[in-house]
Amino acid sequence: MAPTVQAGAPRRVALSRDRVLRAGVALADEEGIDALSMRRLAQRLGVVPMALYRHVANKEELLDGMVDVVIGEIDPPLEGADWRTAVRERILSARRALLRHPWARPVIESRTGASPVVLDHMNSLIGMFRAGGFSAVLTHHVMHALGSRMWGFTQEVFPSAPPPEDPEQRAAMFQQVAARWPHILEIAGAGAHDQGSVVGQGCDDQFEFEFTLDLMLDGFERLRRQDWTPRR
Amino acid sequence: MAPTVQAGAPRRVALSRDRVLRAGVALADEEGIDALSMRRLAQRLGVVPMALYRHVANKEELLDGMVDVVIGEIDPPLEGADWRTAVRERILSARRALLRHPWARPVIESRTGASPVVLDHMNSLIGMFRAGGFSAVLTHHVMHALGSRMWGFTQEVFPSAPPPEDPEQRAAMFQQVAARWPHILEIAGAGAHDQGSVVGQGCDDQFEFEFTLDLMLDGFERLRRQDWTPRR
DNA sequence: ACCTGAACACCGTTCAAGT
DNA sequence: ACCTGAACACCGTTCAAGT
Repeated sequence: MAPTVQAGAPRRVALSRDRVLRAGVALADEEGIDALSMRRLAQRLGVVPMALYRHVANKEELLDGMVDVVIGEIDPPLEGADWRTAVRERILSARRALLRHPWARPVIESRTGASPVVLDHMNSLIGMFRAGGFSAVLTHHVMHALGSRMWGFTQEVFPSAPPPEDPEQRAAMFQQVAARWPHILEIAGAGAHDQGSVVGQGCDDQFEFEFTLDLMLDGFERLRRQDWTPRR
Repeated sequence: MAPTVQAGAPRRVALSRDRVLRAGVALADEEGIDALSMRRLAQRLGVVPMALYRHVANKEELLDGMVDVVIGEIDPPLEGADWRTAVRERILSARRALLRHPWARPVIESRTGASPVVLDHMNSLIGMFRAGGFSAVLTHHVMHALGSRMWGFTQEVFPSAPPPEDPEQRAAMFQQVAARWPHILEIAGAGAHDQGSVVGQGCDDQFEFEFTLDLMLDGFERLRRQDWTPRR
C-alpha cells in the first residue's frame, strides 16, 4: 500500500484549506455569520475542531480566506471600454457577488489589512481611472470617496424593521411618527415602487445604489475635466 | 428608617439605566468594544452580572442605549443657515462625536431598527433639505446617498497595517507591491501630507471625508437646481 | 511526527433557590 | 416580591497525552 490517500477505504475526502474555506462560505450562506463557529464548521466537515487549525491559523484567517473566495467571484474587467463604463460594471459585478453572500459585507468591513485578492481589485480599479486620464492625486481622493462602495455595498440607514401586523398598532405608530418625525413620514413613500408603503419598505436598493454611484461618477468626471488639484 | 436609599450607609450609588449606559460607554472608550461584556461591565459597577438585567433587557438593548448616548453628543442644528451649511455642519458635528467614541461606528452599523434619537437626527437632516427646496423624492434619494455618512463616518478601504520596522523587509514589500500592484504604489503617496509615505500612511482622513461630502453636496445642489425627478 | 481529547478561560442568559 | 448564585449551553484556543 502506497502511503498516499487510501483508495478503497471510503473514509473522508482529505481536508484542505480550500475545502475548509468553501465549507465556511456555505455555512455562512445557509445559516448566517453568527452560526459560523470553528466547532460547528468542524462538525459540518465531520472533523474534530482542532483539525481546522492545520489549514487556518485561527478564526480571523478563516474569515480572511472566506472573503477572498467571495471576491474571486467578481467578473474580470471589461476590455476596451471607457473608464466610466469599466468602473461602473466592475462595481456592479462586485455588488452581485456580495449580494450572493450577505454575510460578507460586515466581514469585509471588519478586516484590517488587505489580502492580495483585495489589492488586485483595488489596483485594477485605480488602473481604470489612470487610463481614463485621472491624475494620481485625484485618483487617490476618488478611491477614498468610493470607499466600501467599490465592493458594491453601502451602509443603509433607514430603519428596516417591518411595521406591526395589528392594524390598530400600525395606526398608533403612524400617529406617533407623524407627530414627532413629520419629515421622515413625508419622504418615506417617495421613491418607493409600490405606493403607500411605510418607512424603508418597498424601496428599491438597486436603484438607490446606482443613483449614488452615478452621482459620484458624474462628480469625478467633472473634476477630471477641470484638471482638479488640491488647493494648498 | 424610611425604606428609601440608606443614608449614612455608604454602600453604592443606586444602579440606574443611565448609570449602566454611561459605564458601558466608558468601558468601550477605554478598552474597546470587544472588552465590553455583561460580566465585565457588572464587575466595573461593583454589581453581580444579573443586576444589569434590571435596567436593560439584554446586551443588544445595552448597545442601543450606548449608541443613543453618543448621538446625544451631536450639536443641535444651526439656526438660520442655508441648507448646505446646515447639513454640512450637522454632519461634521456628528463626525466629531463619533471620533470621540471609535467603537460606535461598527455598533451603529449593526443596529437594526432605529431608536427615537436616531429618528430625531434623520428627521432634522431631512427637514434641512426640504427647507432648502428639495422635493420629497429627491430628498429620499439624497438621504440614501448620504447613508452612514450622515453619522460622519465612512468605511475606509485602504489597508491600515503599518509597514514593517525592518528596512530590509520594507524594501522587499515595496518590491512586491511595485511588481504586482503598480497602480496602488503610484497613488499611495499622492494626497498625503508628508511626502514619501507608504500606502495608507500620512493620509488625512478629515480631508478625505470633506472632499467626498462636498462632492456629494455639489451633486445634490445640481440635481435640486434642475428640478430632478426620477425617469420612469 | 502527527493527531486529538480534555481542559482553560471566557461568553450571554435561564432559572430555581434563597431571603 | 425581590435578588442572585449556580448552572446551561455555548465560544476560540492551548496543551499535554496518546498513537
